[in-house]
Amino acid sequence: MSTVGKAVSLLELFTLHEPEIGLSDLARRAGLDKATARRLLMALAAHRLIEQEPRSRRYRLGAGLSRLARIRDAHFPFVRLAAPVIRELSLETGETVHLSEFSAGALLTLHVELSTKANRVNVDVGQVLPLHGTASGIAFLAASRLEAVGAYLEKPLQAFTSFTMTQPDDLVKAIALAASRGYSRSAQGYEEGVHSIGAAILGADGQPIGTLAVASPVSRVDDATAAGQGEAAVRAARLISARLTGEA
Amino acid sequence: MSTVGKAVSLLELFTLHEPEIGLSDLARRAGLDKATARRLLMALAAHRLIEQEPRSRRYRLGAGLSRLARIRDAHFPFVRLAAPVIRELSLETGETVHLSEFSAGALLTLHVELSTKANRVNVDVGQVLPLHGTASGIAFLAASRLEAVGAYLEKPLQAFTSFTMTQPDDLVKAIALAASRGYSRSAQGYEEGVHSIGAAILGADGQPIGTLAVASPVSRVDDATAAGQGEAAVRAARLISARLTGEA
DNA sequence: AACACTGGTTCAAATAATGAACCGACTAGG
DNA sequence: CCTAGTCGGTTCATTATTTGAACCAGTGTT
Repeated sequence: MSTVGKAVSLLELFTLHEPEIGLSDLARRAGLDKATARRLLMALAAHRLIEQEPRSRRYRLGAGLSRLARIRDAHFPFVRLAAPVIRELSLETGETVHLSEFSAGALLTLHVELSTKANRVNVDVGQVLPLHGTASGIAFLAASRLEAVGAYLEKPLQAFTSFTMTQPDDLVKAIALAASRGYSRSAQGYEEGVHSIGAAILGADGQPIGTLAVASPVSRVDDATAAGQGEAAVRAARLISARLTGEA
Repeated sequence: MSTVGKAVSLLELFTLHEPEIGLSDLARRAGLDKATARRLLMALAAHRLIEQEPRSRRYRLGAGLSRLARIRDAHFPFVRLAAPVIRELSLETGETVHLSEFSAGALLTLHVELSTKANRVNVDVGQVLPLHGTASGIAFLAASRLEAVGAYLEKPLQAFTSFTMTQPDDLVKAIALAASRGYSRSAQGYEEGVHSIGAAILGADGQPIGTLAVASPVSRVDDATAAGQGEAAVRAARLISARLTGEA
């Protein structure tokens, strides 16, 4: 792996649950020597992508990331525009709703509004979702150009649960259904016990750039509920698309 | 410079005004060979810190940055908590107000609320402010431990305008005045024609972590106005500090 | 047609990254 | 009090990665 890749993989060790990590721990988890890890951390710290807590000497993500992210967001205000709509949809459905952006062949979770119910689906910001096996992914593929779908189905499809669709034919049918309805439905394709309704968000050129999804415990969703969530998800996705392209 | 440093310096070429840049341009400005720049960009793109617009082939900051920044913000919700207070202060004073975080010996501008007046001070997110020469910096030093101030004054102080304080003695006096008043005042120390009032924001341990500043055209500020801005700035800074430490 | 750009690629040469061994400081257990 | 096992951090000969001049192919301009 390139040196830069190693440095970035250090950044990626930090999560919502573990926002501060010590040197030895970082090196171990990244599979790097302690000396190497430290040199990389110093290089990142020089540009403020990493900070070191002076007391504990542990490392954490730096302010430079906030700065770069703000530059990106100003140019491409996906999360900023979508967040209130996601929140509204979460309140309306009473379920967890998450927003993802397409990046490098997968969907990257950028924002989550959790259900207030005790029995709810938890999704983490930063989670990477595959296109097959999640409602978000099916919705994304259904809004993509045919050639993009074909290219994706060329590659082998990993099974995440016993319910994951791994046959291209099955996937094509699910995509067609999602395309005709405007939203996708998927149960337990990525994680056991999770039911999801997905809808694609389109950019200015009509191509999909991301998705939103309503995620519920399977036990709470019947066909009528799913249909209701689908309608609401489509409305929310269209609203975000419109705001992105300046139509609202 | 380390390879990692070069890669990050590529990221830093993107600004609010120029969020997409082509390969040759990037290489030229970073002082790198085209081949080197491209290899670094590919490494960054593999981790989604950079994206390439498929049509124009130009590069832009990637979604991975938004993701990392959200992880950081969740752990350290400085901007999220401060932004509404900054906005309120901007509306109250009618002037541009900006928020900075201390990082690696300087203040990094994280958030800005611009004055709605035609004649206003413009500050950019991402701008790095020196501790001497800005009201923010003086306020920060006034809230810092004496040893930290001493260490900073050891180093030579660069002059940015003919008004910049470069003598440690002058700076000590300004710091003492700011400490007694609770806010700092500085005119044209960093940029000609700009008057600023700064106040420090404190973390849970009582140490300063950043500042806010009210920036106006010098022509609009007399002593009474400055005093009013000072009181308002101190109130806002205290409110942010309190929210950060969970006291509100 | 010639020119000046662009993004992208190649491979021998030069440079930067690497990691085992080391340090001093700290903590837990005996 | 001692030992063992951590921790963060440093050193420097060895090694592997990075580097960049020269090279495509494509796209406008003159």
